[in-house]
Amino acid sequence: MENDVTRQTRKLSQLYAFTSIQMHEAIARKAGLSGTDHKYLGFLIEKGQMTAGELSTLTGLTTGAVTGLIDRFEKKKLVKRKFAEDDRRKVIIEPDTKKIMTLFVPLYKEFRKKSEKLIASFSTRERKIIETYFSKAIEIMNDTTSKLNKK
Amino acid sequence: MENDVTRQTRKLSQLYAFTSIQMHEAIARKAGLSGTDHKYLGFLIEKGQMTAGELSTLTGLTTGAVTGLIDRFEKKKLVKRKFAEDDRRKVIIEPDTKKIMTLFVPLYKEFRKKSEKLIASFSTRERKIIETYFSKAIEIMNDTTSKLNKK
DNA sequence: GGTAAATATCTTAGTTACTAAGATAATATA
DNA sequence: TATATTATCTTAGTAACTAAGATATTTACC
Repeated sequence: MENDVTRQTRKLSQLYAFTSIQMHEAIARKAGLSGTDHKYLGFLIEKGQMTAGELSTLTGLTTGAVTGLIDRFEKKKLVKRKFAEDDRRKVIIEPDTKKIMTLFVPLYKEFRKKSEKLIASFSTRERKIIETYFSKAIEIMNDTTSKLNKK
Repeated sequence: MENDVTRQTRKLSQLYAFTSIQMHEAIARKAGLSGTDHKYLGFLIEKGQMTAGELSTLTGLTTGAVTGLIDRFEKKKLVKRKFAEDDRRKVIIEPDTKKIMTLFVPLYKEFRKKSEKLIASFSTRERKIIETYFSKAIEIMNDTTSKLNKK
């Protein structure tokens, strides 16, 4: 059975995830994108560039939906399409990192500064504890997700 | 300037939020709901019951969208509509907690067990550190969100 | 080398959930 | 009582999705 202390931590971690979504959606809206588009643009920034097919696999969207996604980004000049040299069927999506940064950095700036300050307020040992919790919780969630998607 | 250690913690907390969304969407899909519907159903469970208008304010959806939302829940027999005694214009949405639990508990069961075990693996002092991080991070995010929505 | 199969992306038709604006019904106010 | 306000619903139009099929390129086989 779950005791009160465990429950409190669990509830707080739930609220953390939820609050994070709300913030990301607010940032996206402010940048003229939907929450999902913001999320997927993050993938591109993270990876640098990828093909339309890779983005489809990564996002779980159909290839048709990915075509639309890239169209929206391209119209805003946030990415460029180019054919792969080695296989001209493939479409490489190249994010304009500079342009994207210019769009988002002002919106994230204050948040990032405060976050860094918060993290810095913990000792190395304390940060280690927080990181351990995050790592293990992520593992559990990924496990749950992949089991659900399989069955 | 951000150092590597800070960066690592920040990245991990980002990944945590992202992974959490993925899991919630997987659970929702499995229950035959969309990710957003799952989220909003959570509001209802949390609060017990509320009027359509309150749900509209809480979710930020238009009243028309809320009508559709309730229709979808009602069709699945997850909630019931009834008029408020004191003001018959108001529609009270009453969640069938039992039915909703029956739907979601099996999907969450293993995750919850593992989460509780993880939380229990930390000492009271360690849990306190994790909770402090969460609380303060939530505050920062809420601050950012409300500022963005205001401007 | 030429033909068939496979692959990567795009297009089209149909669906779902949203918004904006206005309709309906109940309540509050003058 | 008549009018204004409020709470929800309805309607018309839009955006982003899926499924299925079209198009273009590459790979495999004889």
